[in-house]
Amino acid sequence: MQRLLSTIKIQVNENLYNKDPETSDLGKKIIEHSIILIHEIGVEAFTFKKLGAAIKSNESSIYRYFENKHKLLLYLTSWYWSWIEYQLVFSTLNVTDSVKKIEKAIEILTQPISKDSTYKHINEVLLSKIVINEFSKSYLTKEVDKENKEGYFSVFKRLITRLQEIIIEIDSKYPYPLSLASTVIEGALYQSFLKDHFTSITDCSSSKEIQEFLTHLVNTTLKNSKNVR
Amino acid sequence: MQRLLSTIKIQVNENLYNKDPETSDLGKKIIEHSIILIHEIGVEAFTFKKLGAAIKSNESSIYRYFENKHKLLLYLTSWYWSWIEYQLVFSTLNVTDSVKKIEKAIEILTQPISKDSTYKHINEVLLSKIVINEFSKSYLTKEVDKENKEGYFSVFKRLITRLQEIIIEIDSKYPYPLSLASTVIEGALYQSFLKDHFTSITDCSSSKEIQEFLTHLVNTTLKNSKNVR
Amino acid sequence: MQRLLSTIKIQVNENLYNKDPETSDLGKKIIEHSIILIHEIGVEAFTFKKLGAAIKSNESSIYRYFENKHKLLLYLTSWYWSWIEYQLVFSTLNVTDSVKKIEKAIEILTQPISKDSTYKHINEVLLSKIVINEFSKSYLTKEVDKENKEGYFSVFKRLITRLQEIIIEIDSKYPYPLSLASTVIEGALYQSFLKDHFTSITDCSSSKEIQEFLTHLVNTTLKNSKNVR
Amino acid sequence: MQRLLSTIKIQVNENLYNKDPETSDLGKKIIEHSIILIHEIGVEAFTFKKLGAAIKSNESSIYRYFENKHKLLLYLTSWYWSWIEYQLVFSTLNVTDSVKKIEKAIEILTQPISKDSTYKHINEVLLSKIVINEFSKSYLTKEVDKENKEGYFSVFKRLITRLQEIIIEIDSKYPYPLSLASTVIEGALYQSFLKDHFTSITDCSSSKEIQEFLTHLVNTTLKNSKNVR
DNA sequence: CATGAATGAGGCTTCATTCAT
DNA sequence: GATGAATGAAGCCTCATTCAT
Repeated sequence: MQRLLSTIKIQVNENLYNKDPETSDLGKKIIEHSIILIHEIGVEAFTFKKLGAAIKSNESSIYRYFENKHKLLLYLTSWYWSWIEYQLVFSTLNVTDSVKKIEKAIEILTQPISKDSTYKHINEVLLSKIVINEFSKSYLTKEVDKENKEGYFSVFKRLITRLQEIIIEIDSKYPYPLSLASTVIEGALYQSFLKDHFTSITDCSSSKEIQEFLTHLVNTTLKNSKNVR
Repeated sequence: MQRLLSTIKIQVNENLYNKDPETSDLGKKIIEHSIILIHEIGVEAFTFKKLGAAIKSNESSIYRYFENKHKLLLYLTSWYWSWIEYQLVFSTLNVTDSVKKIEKAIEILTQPISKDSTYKHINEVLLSKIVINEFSKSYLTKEVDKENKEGYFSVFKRLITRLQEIIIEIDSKYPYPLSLASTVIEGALYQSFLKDHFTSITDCSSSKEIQEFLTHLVNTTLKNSKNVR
Repeated sequence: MQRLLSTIKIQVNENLYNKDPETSDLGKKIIEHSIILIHEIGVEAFTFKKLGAAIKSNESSIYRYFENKHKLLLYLTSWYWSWIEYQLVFSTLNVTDSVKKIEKAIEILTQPISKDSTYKHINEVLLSKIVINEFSKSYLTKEVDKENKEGYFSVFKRLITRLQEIIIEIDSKYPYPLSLASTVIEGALYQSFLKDHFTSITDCSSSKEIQEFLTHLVNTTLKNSKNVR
Repeated sequence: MQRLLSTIKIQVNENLYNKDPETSDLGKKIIEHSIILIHEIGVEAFTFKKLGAAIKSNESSIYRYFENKHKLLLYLTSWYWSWIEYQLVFSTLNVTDSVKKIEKAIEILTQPISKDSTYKHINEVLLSKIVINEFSKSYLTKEVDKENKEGYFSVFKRLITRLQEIIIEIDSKYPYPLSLASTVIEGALYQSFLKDHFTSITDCSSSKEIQEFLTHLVNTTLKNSKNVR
């Protein structure tokens, strides 16, 4: 397990930053306060100038770490998905029942996460909210194909692949394991947003219900996939 | 039917515009070219100045119709969802089998739409691509609650409600008809985006497959919902 | 003559500006004060911000007229050469002796010019100094070939062609009429600069002497070109 | 000759640098790559940051050698003129005929120079192109008089003086030996630029023709100067 | 009603430079 | 002596918007 854990340590594509923010105090401060500030005002209103003010440093210092705010957002979300992946792998390690595994996975994807004391400067709670509100903006761009080629989304894609693997374990005949996996992850974010802002088009008023909705969705779909097609 | 059709005529919340673009040539030109331009360069890069240049008119003229580009985007997406709703209602009018109905609905939501000659200045094909790429940005904002209260998203929410109604017809016991409905609509957009940009995390390489994936998902979920919970 | 004069009216390549500065008061103010300011602080230190301050207007207003300061400099120098061309054509109109013509031309190119009251907002005296100090920077760039193709230097090149024509009239056998013409114009600027800043490498301490030096150079060269080659 | 050679050894005003770049490997690397980089992107775009990246060193290291990029440019051009002066003195050493001398001088000023293996880190070919494109920018500044007093241009001025001396040898009555000398040097640079970028205003399409044009110019001017004035 | 002109504010970015090691 | 980190200032430019006609 030692080996496994080390291989899934939080890692972010190194082209996302100019200088690794983990390697200095200023870098960590940038991460810490960018999370707070983006959560507070949203990516659109977020600027390096405001961040500079928040950390009492000049905006130009931030450019030493990140090329622009888009790259910073990609860094934050990559970090988040990597961290989620870690949780997922760790908590399904000794689970042999694949159904249990997927249920555990959905739990991790939907249940309120709690501060991980390992990363002092990262508030995972706020970060998860940023992911809900801003992640899709990070790929709904004209540059998505180029950035995808650069590997900026590889952590996220690997996470979906992990879900897919569990789905296949449950039902190797199910024809859409990847699409189901991506639907579950996107659904977790989407229903969470609806719960907070569009209550009239979701049945979920708590994260628990989101978990149950998605669990039910996956279980019924997989249990009976053979009967339908 | 006359009555029904008229009630679902393409209508957009009138607070979304200052002056109804349908009432003048300039207004129609604004709509026509905003669709072309947003499709071409994306909402981020889209500005009234560029739109003004495209329609060979001064940017200030556009302000007479729309307060800002966000409102314009909301107008366009509202129009789109209203138009989709029209398609949906019209094509399920005489269908009595609820399963057939939901399948028809999913078909409309996923299959490539074709130019509707009724609306000369609106290119529905481009507009559907804009919805895929930009719709989520229209609500993932800090103003979402305020704008929701203003009714800017009511068309979209009504569409989900219509889906929900069909779902309930199929299985009145299913506990998440709204969440399933919203998942289907969001899933249609999301899988379509993945098909074009992230092929490694979807099984769908054509709109047909998206349709099949979602149909399968809904059918299995509803057919066996009783057995699971 | 009427026709001729109208054909040589001060004209500047219209791709050099976004909006013709001659068509508005603000435009004229921009021209007027850019001349004063560039003369005062040099192009390097000159910015639209400073110009904006000088005309008590926002720098963004200036962008309506000129894309950037480089284009503005090109506009000013083009205007200058066009104006010089006008002087040259006008003052050699009825001169039949070609030698007299070239001498007149050199006089115009070297003698202190005086304010032309036709153009109220343009200080030709300052402008001529700008040309001496900054003109070469306008073409010693990496973009020179592209900009040359765009016709940004056509006025200047036409002026040299006019000189060349006179040179050919004097000595149709002289093998380097274009190079001599360009040498005379560049020499007029260069010696004028040396006279003010590098007195140890010029014999000219007045514009009169520059005129004499160049007149002598051209006359000896052309009178005896046959004997040398 | 030993003495003469040593007096004209490549020497650059020592106020142009903080630390003599010839005294260290890093210094030589700075010179080497600044030539390559300025040639490639031009002085305007050239920065110490980019140079730092090119030599894989921090920009702050460069400040140890040069105060700013302007001083570095002055260093490079001074070096070049000193090197040219060396060529000139060396190749006219035993020439007694003054006309031959001036012709030799013009040859050196116009003919493509070739790599001098004595200075491993200096690419004289690129440097000569830099001189053509950037030298005039080094003195067309607001600080020219101050810098001239500091002796930053003394090498260049001495070179012109050397030309002047030959001119006087040919025709001691010629009234503008300095101006002719400066015209020849500036003309060599200018016609070379025109040959590459403004072919329509020069008769020279090769360096050979530039040499011939200038030789012809000087010869006719001096041979017949008495007849004209 | 439509438009052209003007503008203030602010975003993004880079530069040149200094400080600390 | 060489380097890496940090920074303040400023440049350039565009946006969104208002005003006057």
